[in-house]
Amino acid sequence: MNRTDFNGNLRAADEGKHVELVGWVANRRNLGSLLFIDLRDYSGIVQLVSSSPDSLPEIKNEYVIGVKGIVRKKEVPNKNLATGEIEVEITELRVINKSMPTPFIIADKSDALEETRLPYRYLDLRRPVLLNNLKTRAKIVKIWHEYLDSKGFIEVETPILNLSSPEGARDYLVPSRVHPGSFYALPQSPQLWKQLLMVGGIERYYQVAKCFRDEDLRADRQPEFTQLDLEVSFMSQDEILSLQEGFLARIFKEIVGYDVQLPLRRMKYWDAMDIYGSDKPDTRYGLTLVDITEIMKKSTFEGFAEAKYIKAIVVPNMASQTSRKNVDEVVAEGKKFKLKGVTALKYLNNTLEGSFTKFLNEEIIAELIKKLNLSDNDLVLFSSSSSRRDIDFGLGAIRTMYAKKLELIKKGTYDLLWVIDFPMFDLVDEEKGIYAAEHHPFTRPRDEDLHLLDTNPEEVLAYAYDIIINGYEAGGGTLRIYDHDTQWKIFKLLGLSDEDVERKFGWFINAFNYGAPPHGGIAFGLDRLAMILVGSDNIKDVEAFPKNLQASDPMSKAPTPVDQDQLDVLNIQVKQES
RNA sequence: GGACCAUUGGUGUAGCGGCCUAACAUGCUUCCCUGUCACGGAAGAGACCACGAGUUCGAAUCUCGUAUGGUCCGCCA
Repeated sequence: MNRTDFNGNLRAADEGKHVELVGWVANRRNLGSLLFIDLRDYSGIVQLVSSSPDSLPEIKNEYVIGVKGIVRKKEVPNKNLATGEIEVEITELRVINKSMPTPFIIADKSDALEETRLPYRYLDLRRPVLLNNLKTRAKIVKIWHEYLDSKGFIEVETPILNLSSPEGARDYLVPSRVHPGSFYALPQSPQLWKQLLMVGGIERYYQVAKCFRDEDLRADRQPEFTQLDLEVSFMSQDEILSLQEGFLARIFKEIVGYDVQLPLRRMKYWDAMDIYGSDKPDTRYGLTLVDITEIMKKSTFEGFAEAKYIKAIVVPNMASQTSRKNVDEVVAEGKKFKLKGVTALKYLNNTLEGSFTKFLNEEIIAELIKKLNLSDNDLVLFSSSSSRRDIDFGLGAIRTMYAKKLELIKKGTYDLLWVIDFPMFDLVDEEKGIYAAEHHPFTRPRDEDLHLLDTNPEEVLAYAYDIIINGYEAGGGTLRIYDHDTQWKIFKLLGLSDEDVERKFGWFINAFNYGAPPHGGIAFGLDRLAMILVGSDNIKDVEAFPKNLQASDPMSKAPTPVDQDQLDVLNIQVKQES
């Protein structure tokens, strides 16, 4: 069989053409002495027809077959198929390989659960939707290459076997045979290498970088994933952002036909938190957070004594249809984010209703109505906390919950923005004064905030930026510290001892003593970009062979115990479970 | 480490104390059908209702435990 065409490419213009096709039997419709076969290959599906099915060998679904035939125009086209105007009249058909009945139906509309599909991922991949997802993913990577090549960037591969530095995510470790008892770590990101490339004068580096993090999984998080990684010297933050906007505009235009308005909006971290209760806000819908601390402090409610922050969100037109059970759901969502309680008030017939109103006098109620700009049938949800972070994240989660519940987000719409001006640090232990890096410890503090490093580290903002798309953190980056002493100081603030810094990062920051250029970069999560562009909310839909939530591969069953021989060579002893 | 939800023929679901000798759809097998494209029609096979204890006269159904899976919190510098 000499394939002449791909099935999905045949059109009316091919009428009369003698073709040889191969592919999988997607479906058969047998009308007695007339047989239709949907033949699928990676380009699509074309209908085959035979008026003498008895002369053909036995054909079942998912058989691999080859056919010779003639393209014929159909009298009644099938509008659901790209090849719907034509069909191929079979003159010869050969079974190339048989198939057992598949454990689930191979079609986009397959209703099989992920649990059923993953052990047969190779069958799942035959579903056109999954194939298209992988095509989209490949297209993003192709544009990434083209775009950065056109800007003079060069691709450099960085090591997979690295020094372990368990700050941040947990490392995947790889035992060394040559050095018994010693371990490499798989890269969580190429961070240090790309910075050293800058010191090495490469100036413009990029990579499609596989990264590994041994942390628990989520619908949008896999233990191994791919970053579109980039680092550049002598560019300002604005230059880096606008460089990347060019890339984003291209992938959105070429893949989903969406014109991204440039430059993208830039939202300050604290504004995002205050208004949307998130550092990765989806701004396609409202339900914004409103600060009502001043007003509520005047209430007689004793529970507000320790509350530093009291904020509310208004859900329009939901008051009358909100039940006690609905409110309980909201309270439960708030609890996940450490909110002790969330209270509901209903604005009905120009009256604010709810048991909480007993703590409010008329003046306060009037102020609330004005501040929240209430309309009839509005539902008000509010909470209080002594922590700015808790109140924002808590109400932010409730905001997201209502957006999903009320289906406020239109499919196929996009929302891109930068969140900038992140704080350098997050105070994790107030008593001991221990800070954690909000982005990572190589992030450069803003010049105008440097003087606060010694006195008020929590107020220091950084040259850090995240690209937020539809409420997902699709990428992020920073300008980096390129000065030895500043980097040392940051490590100390993060609670590392001199010895720690020297041992873990000495080899790295020593490079800054030899003329390190100002530099910065960014990394996009390829998986998340692909996920957003194909309109999925599950990262498994855009990876060929994903792991399940237990971080195992349901098909190969990895990870598994290994033979004692293998362990002996590595000088490893596995602890017996007690 | 924690919370919640789910587990019923190959697949996806319904049934939620007795009408269950478990229903529906689809897939599979056999037969009929020359214009289907989610083809249609007829017949048939296929399930110890995840596992283990318990409650009850009686359990797919209620309770507890275990396992598996999913979603989330923690975690992801």
